[in-house]
Amino acid sequence: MPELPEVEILARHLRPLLVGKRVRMVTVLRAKAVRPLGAERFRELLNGAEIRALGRRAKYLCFDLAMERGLKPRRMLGHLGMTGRMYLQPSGAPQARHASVVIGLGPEDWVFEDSRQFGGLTFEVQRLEGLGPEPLDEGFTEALLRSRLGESSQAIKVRLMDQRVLAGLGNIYASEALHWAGIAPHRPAWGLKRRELARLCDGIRSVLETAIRTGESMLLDFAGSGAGDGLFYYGRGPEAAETSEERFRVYDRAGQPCRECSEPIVKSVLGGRSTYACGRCQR
DNA sequence: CACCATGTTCCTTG
DNA sequence: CCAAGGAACATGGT
Repeated sequence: MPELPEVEILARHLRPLLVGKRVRMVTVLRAKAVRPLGAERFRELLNGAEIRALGRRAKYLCFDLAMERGLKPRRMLGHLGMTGRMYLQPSGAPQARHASVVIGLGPEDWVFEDSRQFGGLTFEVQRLEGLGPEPLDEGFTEALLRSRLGESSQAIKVRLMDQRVLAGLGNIYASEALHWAGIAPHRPAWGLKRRELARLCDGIRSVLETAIRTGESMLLDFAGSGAGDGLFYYGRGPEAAETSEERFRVYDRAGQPCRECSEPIVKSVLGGRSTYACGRCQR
């Protein structure tokens, strides 16, 4: 469940459940999830911590931890990779097959589950250092976007997905924002006019905000115990029946009609990733 | 069996 | 130095 909106929704969901709780037990089931520290060392650093705050930076969850006995506060980062999930369950409940780390909080367990194991928990806070600006911050303007893109000749979509350029966009929302803005994904970044950059800026904000609102409006099942269905929100109830075809403007809609002009959406590959666009609306 | 998948990092090639 | 492409990472869905 990984791009900025999904991580943001997860952070908002977990915040009231975790803040104020203390870590009583740490069980690492897959050492890979806590690299490079290793299970033993990771447990030492986390055990006894009280969760003071939970935030998000790019696609990272940021846990601010207060330690016992006058030890310095620590910050732990969580990244979901492609398939990471995080949720609470009653302690002693049956373990998910791909549970990577289980953190006992007393009456509940805080579970990090990740079938593909591309994600992880880390204390390497330097990972945040090179990240680009947050697109939902006040200061994210056409001028900032222009300066971040620089004189690069890379395809704009590839550039938007570079976390050092801009934080939080992934393969889905990069395609979505470009369609919103009417810009073809393969255009070299340096060739974009100011008008186009201003539209792109609005498009990025708009698709991210819409996705966050969608997540907020759904009843979510963060454990995803139900049928995983290619959505990044695991919903329950009547609202949850939407497919990606309805949720997205272009992503995963190859051959389907563009919502603006009915031209079929075209799939291509950029930077090794599937890319979706309307050849008529996006120039 | 084949191919695809929300992410990131590393390596090679041009 | 830069850009592009591929592979790797592990597993599951279609």
